[in-house]
Amino acid sequence: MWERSHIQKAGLDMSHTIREIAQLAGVSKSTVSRVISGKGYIHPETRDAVLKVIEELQYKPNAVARAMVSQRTHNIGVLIYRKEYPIASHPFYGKIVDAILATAARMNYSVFVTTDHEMSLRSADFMLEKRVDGLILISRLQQNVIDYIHNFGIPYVMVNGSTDVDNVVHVVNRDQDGGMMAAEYLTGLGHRQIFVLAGPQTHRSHYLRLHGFRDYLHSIGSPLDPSSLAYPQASTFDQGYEMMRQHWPDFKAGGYTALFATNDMIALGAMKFLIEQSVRIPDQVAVIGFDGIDVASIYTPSLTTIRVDTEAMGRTACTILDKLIDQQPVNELDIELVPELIIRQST
Amino acid sequence: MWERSHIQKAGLDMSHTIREIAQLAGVSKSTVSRVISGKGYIHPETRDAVLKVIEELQYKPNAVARAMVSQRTHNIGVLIYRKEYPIASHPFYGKIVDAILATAARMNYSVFVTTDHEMSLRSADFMLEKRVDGLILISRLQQNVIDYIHNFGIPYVMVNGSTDVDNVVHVVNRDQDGGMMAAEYLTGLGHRQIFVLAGPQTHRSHYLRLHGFRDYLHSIGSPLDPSSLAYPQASTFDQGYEMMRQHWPDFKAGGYTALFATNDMIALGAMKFLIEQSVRIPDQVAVIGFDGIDVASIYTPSLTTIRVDTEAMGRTACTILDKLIDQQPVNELDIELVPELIIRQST
DNA sequence: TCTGAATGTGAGACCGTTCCCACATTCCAA
DNA sequence: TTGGAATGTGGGAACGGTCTCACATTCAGA
Repeated sequence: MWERSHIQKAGLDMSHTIREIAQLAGVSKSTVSRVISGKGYIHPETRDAVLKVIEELQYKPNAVARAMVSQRTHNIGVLIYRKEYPIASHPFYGKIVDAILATAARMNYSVFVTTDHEMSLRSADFMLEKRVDGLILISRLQQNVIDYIHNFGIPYVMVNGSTDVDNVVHVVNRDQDGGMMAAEYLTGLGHRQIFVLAGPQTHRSHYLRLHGFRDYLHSIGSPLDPSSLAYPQASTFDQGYEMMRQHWPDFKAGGYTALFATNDMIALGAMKFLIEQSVRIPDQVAVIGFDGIDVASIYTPSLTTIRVDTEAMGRTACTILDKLIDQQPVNELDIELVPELIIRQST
Repeated sequence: MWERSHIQKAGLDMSHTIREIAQLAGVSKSTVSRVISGKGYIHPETRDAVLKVIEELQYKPNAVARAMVSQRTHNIGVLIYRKEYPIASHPFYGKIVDAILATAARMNYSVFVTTDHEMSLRSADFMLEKRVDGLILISRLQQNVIDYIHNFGIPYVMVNGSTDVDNVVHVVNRDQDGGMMAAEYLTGLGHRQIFVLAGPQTHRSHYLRLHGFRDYLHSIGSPLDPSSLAYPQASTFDQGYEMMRQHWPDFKAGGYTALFATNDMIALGAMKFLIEQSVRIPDQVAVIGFDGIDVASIYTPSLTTIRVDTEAMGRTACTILDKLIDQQPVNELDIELVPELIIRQST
């Protein structure tokens, strides 16, 4: 019972070193190194002998030692700042992380994922001390954190962040275009009385989405009235629900036939309230969101939305970061991804 | 335009070494090391002088070099095997990852997160070569992968995996108890005609949940009829929907008043179908799921469920792994977490 | 037969830390 | 006064690889 705790040590344990391999194969460690790296001349027989020992001892090169001399860890870090949700399970950012994970693995990078609610410099410090080859910063980090990382002189890419930092690669969604697409679609269906729930305007995405939407309405001569606009304090389900609840009297009185929310969570929250009021969606009110998170597709009714290409976001960020790490020139600093209208049951 | 790609190199760059600090402070590197580690005697004035240089140069100790000599990387790896979803955005496993991330950060570990769909040995190899201090294996990994890791002699903890591996720490949910809780609750509401959608019985969780449920019904003299049971091929929303659709005629004919699914996704899928058939939930049919994923709480109607304590899972796994790494004895090999009944609109 | 290139191998410095050991100085109690 | 502990500092050997250089051997062409 007591000893059980030690059982894990029973494994063959002890990872071998290149020196041991050399000794057993009767060659120098330089030769073993050559066999492993595949560069330099080496006699086929010697290679086989070495390979055999490696196989027998299940030798795994020590990436730490390797990093020490090569000054490359082949590790990258992902830093996310989120208050509402922890990172991984975040319906939107989680997707980006997944894409990064998949792409990084293909490029032989390991990925440190870091979550930081206080957004102290601590998590950045962590990554920096670990000497990651590069960093992917997701969402809107505080300026001092960005400066801190920038000063350290490590390559980094920003995903879905605000663009007020210069000379840095940004991967973003064409949010303004997305807003216009939503407006074009709704008006195309004949809707003119549209209510809008716009998330925090300090967030680049929400700001641009609203403006794209508004600009389009304006351009077709049917401008958005300020009274048709409400601002949830946070881009959450609860806030969407709450805002819809608060504006319900005006909503009914206003004769609105459609609702646009600057993200899916808000849209879903609002939709839940509408359903509870026995509003028939989309017959009485059509609803469209933005983001294209998984939940939107399984909700009842499933939510029409402007889907952001999170897979491309993660993948692109990775690819570019790899280039930066390799000191290759990147010809574009602002990568803008094109969103897609996904029509579902709610419209 | 062209040079912009090089701008990132403009940072102060160049991380300094302990030797540089020593030189500038006019002391030996041993002394600097002492200042940083805080052990050994050191004159206050010397300390201040060194600290000043460190501050000025923004020196950050190189964790790679440190790991090299201390044989401890202070990195841990998280390995997940999932076919259906990528890991991070997985509604259930993502939560566990989040808890691990938070706990690990508190314990000064950095976390490598790895996703592997083919579940080759490759991702395990990756972690092993990086010399992580320990590994957390989530979900049911293939035996050869576990053996591989076990043989390497590195500490590891299994979360939500099958228990057929001996002498290894397992963190699991009391799934059987959860199944009983669901049955007790539904029957307590007066339901007797209950339909069950049980996910793949090769999965420990789904198997145990079904058995707990069935056992309870049996114990109160109202055993589950085999015709009241359907097995979705996968524990997904789509499969839940599809299975419900297929069994709809029987369902109507059987006079069922309640539905139990062995996870939330299946329950939600089934619920969507029911709603589309204008079935009133919970009036005509009560629905209960299992897992306690976020979506369940925001769905309309929100889903009653047996919530697994994913936070505790991740936290416990981390805490125990830390002990194993530290060679501390752990007195329990099987950590079983108690699930909780969350009552919502669907029942 | 000679010569220079091609092939094959090993010695040893180095990457940036930690830590043990040696040594110097101060201090206090006998 | 003196010796041993306490305090303070530096030298240098690891850690496990990579990579440059030197050197040995083989081989082909003149």
